Amino acid sequence: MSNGFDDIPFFDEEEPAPRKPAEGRAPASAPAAGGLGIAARAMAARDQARPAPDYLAGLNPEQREAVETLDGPVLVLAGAGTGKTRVLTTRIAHILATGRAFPSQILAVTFTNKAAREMKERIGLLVGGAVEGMPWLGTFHSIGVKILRRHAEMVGLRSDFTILDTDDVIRLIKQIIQAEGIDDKRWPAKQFAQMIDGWKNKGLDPSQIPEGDARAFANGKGRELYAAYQNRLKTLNACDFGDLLLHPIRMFRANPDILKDYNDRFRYILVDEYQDTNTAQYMWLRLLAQRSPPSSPQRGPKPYPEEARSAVSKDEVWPDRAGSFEASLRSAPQDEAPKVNICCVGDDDQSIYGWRGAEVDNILRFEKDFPGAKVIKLERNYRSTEHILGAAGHLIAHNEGRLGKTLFTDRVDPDNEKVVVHAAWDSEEEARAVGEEIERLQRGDADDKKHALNDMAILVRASFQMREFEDRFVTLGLNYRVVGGPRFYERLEIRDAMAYFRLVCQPADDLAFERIVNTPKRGLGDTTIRTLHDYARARDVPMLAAAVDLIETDEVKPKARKALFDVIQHFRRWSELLETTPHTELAEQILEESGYTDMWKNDKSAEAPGRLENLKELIRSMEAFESLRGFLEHVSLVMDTEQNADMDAVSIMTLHSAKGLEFETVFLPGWEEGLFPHQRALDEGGRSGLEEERRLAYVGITRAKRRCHIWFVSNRRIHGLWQSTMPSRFLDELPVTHVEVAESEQSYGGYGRGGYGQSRFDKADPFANTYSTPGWKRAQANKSDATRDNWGTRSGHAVERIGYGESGPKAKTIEGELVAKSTTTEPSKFTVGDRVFHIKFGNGNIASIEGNKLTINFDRAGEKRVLDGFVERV
DNA sequence: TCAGCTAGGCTTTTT
DNA sequence: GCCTAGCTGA
Repeated sequence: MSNGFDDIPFFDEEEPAPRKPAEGRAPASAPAAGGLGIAARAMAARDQARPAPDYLAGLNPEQREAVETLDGPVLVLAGAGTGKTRVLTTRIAHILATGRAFPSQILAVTFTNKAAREMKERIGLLVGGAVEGMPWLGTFHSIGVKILRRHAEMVGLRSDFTILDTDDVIRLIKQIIQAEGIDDKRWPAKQFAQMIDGWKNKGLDPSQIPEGDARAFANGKGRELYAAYQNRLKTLNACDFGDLLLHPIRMFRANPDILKDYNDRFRYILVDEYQDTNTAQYMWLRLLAQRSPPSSPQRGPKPYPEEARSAVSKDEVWPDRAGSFEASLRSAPQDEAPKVNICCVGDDDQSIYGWRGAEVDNILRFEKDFPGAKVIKLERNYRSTEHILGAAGHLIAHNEGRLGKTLFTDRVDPDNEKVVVHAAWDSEEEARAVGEEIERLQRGDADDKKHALNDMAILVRASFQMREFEDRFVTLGLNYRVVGGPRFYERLEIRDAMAYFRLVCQPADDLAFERIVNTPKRGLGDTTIRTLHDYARARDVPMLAAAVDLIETDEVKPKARKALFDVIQHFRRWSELLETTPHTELAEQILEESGYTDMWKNDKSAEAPGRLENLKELIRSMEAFESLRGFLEHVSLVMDTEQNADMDAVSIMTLHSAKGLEFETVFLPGWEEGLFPHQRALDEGGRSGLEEERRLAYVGITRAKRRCHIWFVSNRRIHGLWQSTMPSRFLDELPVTHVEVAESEQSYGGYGRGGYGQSRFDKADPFANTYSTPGWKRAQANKSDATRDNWGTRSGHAVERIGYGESGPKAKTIEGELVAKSTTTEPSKFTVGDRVFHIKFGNGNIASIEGNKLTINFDRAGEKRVLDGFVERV
């Protein structure tokens, strides 16, 4: 496995930075012989002045340029499926192979842990063990923590600070709101948490937030509350996610010498998904990308002027755009001008996180920010067929604010299928039809090829859409996997257990203390907690410390005092064991001795065994870590868990979580006005909201390699009410040449009209074969009297309602049909409590019955809803 | 202290 | 329509 890279000396954290290795020479001695790794051969090849190292072979000219342009800023605009990750990883390999930097001198940032993991793996394939020497490859947040742990004291924290997740943050804010005597009903903590998040995404301290924002919450108390929150975090020795970026930014600004260390260290910076960066991330990157000329150290980055810090707009908050950074570039003599070797990769057409603070502007403005930047477009697509690219390209061309790329492929696909648009009566039929299509592909009826379920995905706009598919697949016995969704670490029992661990490691963690002090029940009710809380707040000490004090007094009742005493004793002992006992053992011990596992063992509810199982899983997953602390850090930053990829299953996920993935066949249900584009995106985002929705549609289509099926329904139940819906305007934006409408090869007139009015999909005609039912026609009639303005939002009544809760002849008949479709009115042949067998889930007991739908607690599979036809009594 | 009820919310989501 | 948080009465 020796390939030359394994020998690269790592840049040790504690050692001074090594000099830049001599130009063109690898930092390691080239392997004498037998180095069969790609990189080793590449280096050998280079030494013999052969044209190009192997790892560069197979790149197209643009990709190759993106890999080889190592000096100066580079922006790679990489369209969907154009080999973006390949460019990033090969570029890193190239930097290492040419000896430009040590692995530890490369900063490579991604957004998600998944992306970081993938990058690491792929670099590993190219370069072998050297990837292990890349401590600065990770997410913005994980690198942020790493920096912050080293310099925590500079921002008033200790290096063992806790990272709070969203849930903790909300509880904390709630306490603060209540402490200020503000009505937490009228001013929900959740909302304020989102506001703070928004400010932090923009890089704003309490002093910097716009006056309007500050006034908007709690009768003008927004600013005070934000400041109070930050204070509280400091006392708790804690950080929220935003702080992981903001604290380093603050610290760098206040300490140019520390910043300079990092500037000198990072010879190459690579950023993935640049279109998703928010302002704070942008500031962070710009700071790290600064270069001070080595010859004149006094010209290094200057501390930020005070007035700039209180400014609000990005330009002002970011003084070095016009200040030291660019000035230093310009002022240095040309030949010794320090180049910023930053390479950002992204796709403006795939920017779909504007709603959480991402600034597409960052990518659109790259050339201005980094003068002399080289912009490379990757437009050759290796993923999809011509029809899919054609459809996606035509759709996205409706957006105005874009840099403009057109994807192409020159591969000829023998079964080049058009994108297919299907109509269904309602969401249930949609799920049924998608299920049928999946089974058809699986069996091989469609093209004599049996398709794996792993190659298929259903991508929805909103997660409530998933349910219908799950229900359907359960009854079909079709394997599926929900990607995203509720996560392991968010489960109640896991959070409780984690709270115990956190408190052992960090006794100042009041949120953890409050969470578990009375779990399991110890008779420490509200009164005791309040006393503790007041005492702690008054003296500014952690609650655990307050408890230690208070058990000496008679402020708490004898019973509670005893209970508290026991809790304190436990934690004292566990803390002592922290250094001596293996962490998995200790963790188990904590859960046992605290009575937490017993609590679930004694719990007779259906989910208790599952929870115990999860706790075991938690302990098992700790084995991979060195210490309890290491594990806690991992959990707070890496909230995802690996799904078992062994099973052949259809993936169901949101369009957002599908970004970066690809599937042979993609199903895109729910293309209806109001759902997709989502009404709220239109209401709150206006034109840019619509464009973001369109990019989302573009992301969806471009996930498909060969087959893309789009669906829309005429009736959908939203918030429990049946609503008649109109086909999405995006359907009209698909080009006729690349799209066909299911069940109807012949014309569907009305295409090519200007403006936005009646959709070509409004006509019953194209679906005459299947949809000539009275119900379908009535739905068409219903739709036609809704009018829309230019935005497609309806004027007058927001949505026409049919069915439940409404009266009128139209509604009634339609309701009748829907009811007839979904459930039989005949009484079920089963009764609650019956023991039944299901071919896929095995044995279970019927928990409840609604019409022909049974809710069954399966012994193995847990609770599922199935149709009665699929089970039999045992 | 807990079951049981009611009111409110309900797009996307990483870290 | 359905889930969850929070309140209330036993």
